[in-house]
Amino acid sequence: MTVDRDQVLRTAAALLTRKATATMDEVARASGIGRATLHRHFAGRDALVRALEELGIREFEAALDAARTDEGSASDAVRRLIAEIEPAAGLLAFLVTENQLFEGEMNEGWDRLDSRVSAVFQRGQRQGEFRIDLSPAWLTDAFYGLVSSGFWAVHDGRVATKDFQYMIAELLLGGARRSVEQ
Amino acid sequence: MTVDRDQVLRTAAALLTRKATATMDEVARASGIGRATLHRHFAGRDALVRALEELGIREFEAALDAARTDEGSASDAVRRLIAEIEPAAGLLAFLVTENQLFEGEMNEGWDRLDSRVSAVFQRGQRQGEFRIDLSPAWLTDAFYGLVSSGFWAVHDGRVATKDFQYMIAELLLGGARRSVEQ
DNA sequence: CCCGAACGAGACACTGATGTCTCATCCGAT
DNA sequence: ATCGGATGAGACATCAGTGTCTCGTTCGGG
Repeated sequence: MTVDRDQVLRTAAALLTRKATATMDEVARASGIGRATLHRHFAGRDALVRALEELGIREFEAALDAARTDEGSASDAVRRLIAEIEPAAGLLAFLVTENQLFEGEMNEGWDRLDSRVSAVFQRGQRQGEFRIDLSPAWLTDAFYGLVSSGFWAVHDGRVATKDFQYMIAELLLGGARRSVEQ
Repeated sequence: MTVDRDQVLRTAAALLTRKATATMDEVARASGIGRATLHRHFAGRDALVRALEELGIREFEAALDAARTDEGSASDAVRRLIAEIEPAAGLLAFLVTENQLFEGEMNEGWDRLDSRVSAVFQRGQRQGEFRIDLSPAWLTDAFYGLVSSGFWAVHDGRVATKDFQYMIAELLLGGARRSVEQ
């Protein structure tokens, strides 16, 4: 009988990713619970979004762990990261835009994640694998942007699901890697 | 005494780009006009957003014209396009997220713009300048995503304004161009 | 200079979403 | 079987935003 809080969060994430303006009532109905119950678990809309943020951070952190970004070449690390992040791409896209709009008060967990992503690009630069004229901060932003774009491209049918990882990885790595022009 | 409708639109664009949930009252005050006057020019919030959309389409189209995307190498065409789009990057970022959220009912003008951007990438592929395993549709989406990411990166101080064009162009073209790995 | 159109300020009703509350019901543990 | 905690449904007040209106003022063209 007890509501599965995490399941509610995942349903809310799926809904809010597609429709950021969904009401609490819509979120509740999508999760198959009453609005009152939703309020019992999340004090309000802000609390829900904050919980969503924590879920996103948890999943992103898990993806970083699973991708073992310290091992092998930086390119392969980026490829593994893209693969691991794919299931959470929608949530990430939602949170990225959410964070862009509300200046200031953002969860500190993002800093840690930014650092870990940035570290991969730094490592690639240090080891001579990536070009050094594109800053790790920019490559990190670009990574978020491309994952979001990739999610929407797949969501709207402009890119096949099976191509998600390849398209992002090739574009990002093609731009980041040192290479000799043809 | 008469309100400069286009100036109001530009102010609204600047505000809504930073805070998408700004109220009509905030938009009016930002433009230095009364809320009633704002309503006299734009029937409602929807009308305002639609007018903003048309402004964005006009500016984007003007950027495409100014970039002369048919001339020279496709790479240079992309570079010129990025340079021309820079002043409207914020508005574009706003409209891109706006369009992603509201499925369906989107201004048909976007199709024409998408086609023109996509055509540049197609030309690059046809002329052997760009790799063919990344679809023009994806490169177009990635272009929007990178311009948006670039805008926010500059806006939040993670990338210097002067690097905006270079960072986007190098990443996008590095990923799109055919090249021999080091 | 004067008249009219456009404006700003504010009042007003209306709507949609929110947050809180009650109460009947249901399910699980004991 | 029973008891208690959790739930769903719905009522309710509240609030923010919207759209409309009026009225006094201001500016600019004739």
